[in-house]
Amino acid sequence: MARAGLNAERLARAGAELADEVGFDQVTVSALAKRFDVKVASLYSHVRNSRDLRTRIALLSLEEMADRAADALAGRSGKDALIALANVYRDYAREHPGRYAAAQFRLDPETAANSAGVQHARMTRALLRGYQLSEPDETHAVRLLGSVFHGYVSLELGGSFSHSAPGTDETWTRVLDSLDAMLRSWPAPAPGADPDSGADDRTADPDRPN
Amino acid sequence: MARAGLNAERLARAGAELADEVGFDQVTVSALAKRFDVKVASLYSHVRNSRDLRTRIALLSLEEMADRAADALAGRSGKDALIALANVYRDYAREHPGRYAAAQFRLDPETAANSAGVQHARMTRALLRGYQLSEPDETHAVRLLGSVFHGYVSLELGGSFSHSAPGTDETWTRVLDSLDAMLRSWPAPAPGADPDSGADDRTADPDRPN
DNA sequence: AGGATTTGCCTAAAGGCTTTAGGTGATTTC
DNA sequence: GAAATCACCTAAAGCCTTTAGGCAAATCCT
Repeated sequence: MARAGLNAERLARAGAELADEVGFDQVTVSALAKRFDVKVASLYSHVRNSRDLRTRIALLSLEEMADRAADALAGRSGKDALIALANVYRDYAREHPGRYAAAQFRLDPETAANSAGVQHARMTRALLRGYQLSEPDETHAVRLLGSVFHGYVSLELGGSFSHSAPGTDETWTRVLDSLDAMLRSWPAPAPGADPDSGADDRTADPDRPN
Repeated sequence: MARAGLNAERLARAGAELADEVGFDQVTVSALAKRFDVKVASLYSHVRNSRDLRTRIALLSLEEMADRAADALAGRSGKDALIALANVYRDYAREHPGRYAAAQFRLDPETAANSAGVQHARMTRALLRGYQLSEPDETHAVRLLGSVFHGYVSLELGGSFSHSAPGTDETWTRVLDSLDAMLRSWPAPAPGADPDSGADDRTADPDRPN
């Protein structure tokens, strides 16, 4: 019997393709085995279990997105950088909906800490340096950007914005305009807010999650 | 044999509880049957299939959230209303993570059109009336708010913001401040943007999705 | 080269979830 | 109270996951 030449890497890659075709939650060890024309049990030599497979697909997707993000940010700053980064996520999700869904897969903390997920946070922080926020405002802004990017992309992908005018491209442009304006004139904390709430962040670890 | 008194309504309710306990994607016809101490096949008299069950849980959750939203908006306007509505989603997600996940379940278009989902869009639009945007800007803003609410809540729920200072409550407050400021000074379209892209919205149907 | 080891894929089997078909007794209806 | 309906059950088939154990191909050693 000729061997199929499987390994965890190839399985993850094929799993990612499968996810884009049938949806991440339809990615199954069985389906993947069929795709390689191999018996199901064979995959279990390369992948611990179904969750392990999904995790690898998630990590792969996070890395791909991080690579794209790094490319997009290179040589750009300010609003240009904001738009470029935002489009990385939106375009990735539209080109690879299954992978994008995979990237949302809840990893256990240790795996997450070693994933490309931390790069994403770092790059968002780098982008924000162009807006000259100081801590803890930069952290707030990282979270805001993450929320808008993820929220917009997943709602758009889920079809929540379809069948209604105006087109989503226009909204996207306007949303990014607004974000840029917001960041340029980042509001002071509302009067009455506790100025010392949260930890002192001036010596914060730049590698920490968003 | 005594009867358990099942019906679709009770199953959906119990399914929602189960979702909050074990996660929406662990909600299974089997698990639900165990919970009622009844054989699995019995549930199929009340619910068409697994997807039908999930759909009912999703609809239930959307309704519960819509009810809370309506209560929260009553008698409020402007920033107060914005904060109240935003907190409805965040609080609901924290109290009922499984239901919140259920509310994200992709419904088929017809079901979605008859769900409480349209109320959510309508309420957001109502809230925005306080900011005096005109179409198509109001639609852009509906989408922006949806994105931020959903994005923030799901990232926070997914743990993306944990293990890092400052606390998420503070970020949330600052994000809402920013949104309010943004809406009050909604920027004009960027120069060069096509002023006529998208349909003419001045006569748009107020019931349309976001 | 040729034997030993490792590696890659297979068969077999058990357990779980989904879904359909058909049965039986409890409940409702007239 | 008999008929019809309803609520739950048993049985069974299909698909997915996961583990155990086997055989042959590839690789490693002398």
